[in-house]
Amino acid sequence: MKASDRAYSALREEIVEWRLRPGDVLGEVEQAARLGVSRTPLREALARLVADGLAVQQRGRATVVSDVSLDHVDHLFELRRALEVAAARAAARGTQRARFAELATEFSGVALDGPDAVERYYGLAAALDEALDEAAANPYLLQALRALRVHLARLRRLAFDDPARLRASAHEHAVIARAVAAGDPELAASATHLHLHHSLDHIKTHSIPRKDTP
Amino acid sequence: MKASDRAYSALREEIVEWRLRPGDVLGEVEQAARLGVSRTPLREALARLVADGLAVQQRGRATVVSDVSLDHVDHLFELRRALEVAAARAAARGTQRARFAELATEFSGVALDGPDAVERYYGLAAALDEALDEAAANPYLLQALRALRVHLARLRRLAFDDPARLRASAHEHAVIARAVAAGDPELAASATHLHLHHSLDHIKTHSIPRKDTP
DNA sequence: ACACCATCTTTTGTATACACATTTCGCCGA
DNA sequence: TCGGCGAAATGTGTATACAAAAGATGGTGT
Repeated sequence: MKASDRAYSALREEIVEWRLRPGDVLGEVEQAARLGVSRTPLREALARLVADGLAVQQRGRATVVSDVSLDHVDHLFELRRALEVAAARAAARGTQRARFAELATEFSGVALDGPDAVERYYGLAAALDEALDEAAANPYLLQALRALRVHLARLRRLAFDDPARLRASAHEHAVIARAVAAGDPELAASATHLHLHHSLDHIKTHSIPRKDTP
Repeated sequence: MKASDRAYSALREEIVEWRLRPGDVLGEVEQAARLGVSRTPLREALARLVADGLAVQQRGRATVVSDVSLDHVDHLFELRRALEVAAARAAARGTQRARFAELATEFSGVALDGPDAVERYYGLAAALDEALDEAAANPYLLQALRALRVHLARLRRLAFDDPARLRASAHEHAVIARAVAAGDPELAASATHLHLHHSLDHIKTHSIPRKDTP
């Protein structure tokens, strides 16, 4: 693997996992030394992070990890609604019915009270996202969704998942999957809209209000 | 201005204006020499182009100008509908009513039969886009829109604008602006939806079918 | 004659050295 | 003591040199 790719992956993961926090400066020499690469591939990695919106380049100075907080959740979900509703609509027009019927069954049957319930849930949710991406078959939409998901992954750390919400969410996902399986675009769109509405509502009601950026 | 920025702007403009066509190879040494910069800033420019989707990196080999054609117009407009409808909705919830009333008047009154009618139209359309961006006030949505618009600008070369369509389009824009000015989100969304539907229909009906990539 | 392998060429990936801008710290003066 | 000015230091922007990998080419063996 290329050194620039390793640097990009490492930094990206650290930012998403909040090991690098908003406002942290990404000095070129410092990070290059820390990650064991030269400045040249590191600069390439930084440029990609800036393009992703995970970092911003301050005028003349260093690049810093971009700001993100619960204050951004409304804006993020506005975009998320637009993109995921469009994806659901497109997927429902597709021809992958069987796949979504299968996913609906999985979502209905999954047990969400074990020790690794959260991981199981997110695994299934990711599988549905992937299936929707594939069924929508729109590279431009996909690129926008990918860019969005990085920011959502960053926000996940600030949300609080209780078992009740996980169960409700799994049910909503099953409804979406069934609507897509039925080939009903508007039903799939509405189900996605509803899911995101509930998801946003839960985040804003149950999220951790403490300042996480000292 | 930085050398990497100059290289990026130059290449981007050449790609959008079809001086560099889909499939053209962007060799590092060749382009660096042509643009009068070193390979280092040029590589940064190429990375940004790849992030924009204007170029793709072939495995192990060179980076080439990305493919785009009328075959992509359905996918592009699917994303465009999602984003612009969301932007119109958000803008209508904003507080910039007066600005949009003004724009609506301009769209209604503009003369679209002079020699530079096309430029006047696109100037006004860009002004509306800008106003919508500002009123929507959503940086995440804005970033997605910017990424989309590059591809739309590339496609513009393949479309054919006749005066009749320009007049109809100006009228549709006026309707959108008035809906936003009235603070009616769903009306603004529907007006945008309708405009994009007509726009896509016109493109698919009147566009140049000849192969433009020899 | 065709296929396969070795080598040579071309192009990309990485490191380092140098130039320039910006910032910051210290000093002098008011 | 505070403000402004200057110089040193730190850090980014660019160029070039070197290394590695992928392709092309030509030769040889079957």
